[in-house]
Parts: sequence; structure tokens; C-alpha cells
Amino acid sequence: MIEQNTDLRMIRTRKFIIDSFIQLLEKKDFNSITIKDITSGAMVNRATFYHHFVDKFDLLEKVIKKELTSNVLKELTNIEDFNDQMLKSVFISITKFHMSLSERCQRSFDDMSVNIESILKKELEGIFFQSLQKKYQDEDNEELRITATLLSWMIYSAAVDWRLHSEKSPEDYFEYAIVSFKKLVKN
Amino acid sequence: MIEQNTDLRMIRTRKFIIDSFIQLLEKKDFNSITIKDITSGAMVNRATFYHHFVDKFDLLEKVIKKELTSNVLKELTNIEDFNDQMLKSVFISITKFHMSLSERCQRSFDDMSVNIESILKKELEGIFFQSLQKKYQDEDNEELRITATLLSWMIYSAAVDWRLHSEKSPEDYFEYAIVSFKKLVKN
DNA sequence: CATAATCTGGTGCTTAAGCAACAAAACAGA
DNA sequence: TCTGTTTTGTTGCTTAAGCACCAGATTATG
Repeated sequence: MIEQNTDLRMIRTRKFIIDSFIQLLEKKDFNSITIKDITSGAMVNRATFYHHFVDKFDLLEKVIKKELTSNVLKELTNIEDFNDQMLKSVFISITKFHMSLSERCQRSFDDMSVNIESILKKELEGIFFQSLQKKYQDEDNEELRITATLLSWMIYSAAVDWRLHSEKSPEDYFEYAIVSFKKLVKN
Repeated sequence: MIEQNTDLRMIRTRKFIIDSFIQLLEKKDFNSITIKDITSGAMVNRATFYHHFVDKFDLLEKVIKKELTSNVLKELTNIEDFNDQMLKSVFISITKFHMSLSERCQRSFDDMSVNIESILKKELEGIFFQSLQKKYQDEDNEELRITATLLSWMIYSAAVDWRLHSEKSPEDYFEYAIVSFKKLVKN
């Protein structure tokens, strides 16, 4: 594993591996994709894969993060103020992300869902933590961390529930959910 | 300049350079394409270009030969017997090749025509020489070489004339030309 | 016409990637 | 369950490709 770097060769092989992987996801399921499949598609030696990624899961993680930040969370890069509106836009982003991913990688989406979940929750936690830190500069970091963790799991669970059970629009669902939650779990 | 080799890196960069070049030919004219243009498109360092090709003309030559042999002259690979039918099929191949090339590389075709001409005539000469050698095993090689040269220029000139001036189909043109020629230049 | 900018072809050194070979793990199938 | 096959990670050595820099040729531009 070599760290990121500006050498043209590294940029190029990274790109090819990722492109090949994404292409494979569109027609095979994640579990049945081998490293050899990926590297053949990328026109790269199998050993070279391990110069860039620990394993298939590491690759998935990096791809997901990249997709997420470049396509979906770009409106959140300048971390928003922490409030209900911010939670809503994060929720919407995740649902969008799930939709586009499940559409592009039908075969693989279920395979990968547990991995995706843990990656995304970690990402969300980081986003919430920063946002909370900005708002509550004097609070103890541990409190912030705990809150960020709980929030990330809540929002993610909402996104999963929406995908599996809801007919509402993401926006409506979120409004409905937040009202319900606040009503039933009175602070 | 390194010779052909089975190393994956060499195969890959060759392919990328050639692909990039062909892509550029479709939108720019040959003369205005720089090595940097080619290597940028190929995601390859400029110096690497010179590991594979002497210059732009060398690249063109290799591309033309490759295209020619892989797409057009494939029916001639098992060298045919030397006769009028063989001349005709070579002629047709060249006209086809010119057509597809000028269609794909409108901007560049005129730019490159002198280069293409010399490459193709050399190729034709080789084809005719082999074919003659097969038919006239006892003749002096110099006689065969001279004949092959003359034939290659003749056929090529016919292809050029057809492209510039004729409304006939390549087949009709060839029949017409061969009859005319034989009539006017009685052996 | 001059001169700045770009392009060419080349060099020396460094580094990513290829290759082959390996043991261990995972899988498949009788 | 045993047994052969495939896949996975890893390693040592070799080589293609990257990079930076060069001088000379071409091409633009005022």
C-alpha cells in the first residue's frame, strides 16, 4: 500500500482500477468479482492492485467515499450549521445516493449493503461531529462524538427504512419522521 | 525506441497512444497534432512516446499498417495467386481503405495523404513481390522486385484517380481501367 | 524582423508496475 | 469428508515509464 501521490502512473492505475471495478459492479455481483477480474479490466498486473488497495473492501470503501463526496455531499462540503434543515439535507443525500447506487449496481447492491452502511455511517459521523463542533465550541468533545454517532445511526436507519417501506417522497418522509420521533420521544 | 515485447505495460501504453492518436485524428488535422496532445490523451509522459515511436510519422505508419492489415487486407493474408483477380481485390481494398480513412479523419486525410501513399505503396510492393515470387519461383528476384514496384504504383495511382475523378463503382472502374490499359499499351 | 513561446528529441536518474513464484485460504465437487 | 482448483496476499528482482532538464528547431506575435 503506497499513499496517494502525484505520479502520473499512480493516478492512471488508480483510475483504471476504479473504472474497471465500477464497470464490473454494473454486471456482476460484488461477491463474485475477483481481483483478477478487476485488474484484467484495468489492464494492470494483479500485484499492482495491492500497491493501491488492501483488498476488495478497501477499494469499495474508497470508491464509495469518492462517489459520495464528489457527487452527493458536495453541497455540504462547507459544513452547514447544525439544525433540522441540515439533518434533512444529509438524509436526502443518503437516499439519493442509495437510489443511484442501487440503480447502477443492481446485482451488487444487496451484497455490498452492510459494507456501504458502515462506510456511510462513519462518514456521517464525521460530518455531524464537525458541524456540532462548530456550533458548540465549548462542549466536551466526547459529548459531541456520542451525539454525532447516535445521529449518524438515526439518519442512516431512516434512509434504510425509507428505501424499504415508504411510498412518501424523501422530503415528506423526513418531515413526518422528525415530527413523529419528537412527539413519541418527548425530550 | 524499444522493440515490441509482451510486457503488459508496453502493450498498454502502445494501445493508449494509438487510441489517443486516432481519436485526435477525428477532430484535428494531422499537422496540428502535437506529441503532447497525443500523450496527454493517452495519460502517458511525453518521453514515453519516444520509447515506442520515432516521431509522429512513425506512429502514423504503424497505425496505418495495423489498420490496413487488420481490417482491409485480411482476406489477402494467405497471399493469393498472382493474376488479374488478385490485382482487383487489392485495388478494391485500397479504395475501401481510403474511403473509411477519409471519412473518419476528414480534417487530416489531405494532410496525411503523401505519407499514407508512401506507406501503402511499400506495403503493396511487398504483397505483389511475395505473390510474384510464389508464381515465378525461378525468375530473378530483381525482375520480380521491379515488377512489384511498378504494379504497386499503378494500382495506387488507379485508386487515387478513382477517388478524385470517377463516378463508377470500384469494381467497374477497375475492369474499365484494365481493359483500357491493355488496349492502349499493347504488350 | 526580432523575440518570445512552444514543440521536439534526447539524457540520467528515480520509481511504479510487471513478473514469477510462493504458501495459505477459500471454494467446489466427487 | 477428502482432494483438486481457484483465489488471495506477499515478496524479490527486473524493467518500463515518469520526471526534470536540456539545447535546438518551429511557430506565433508584436
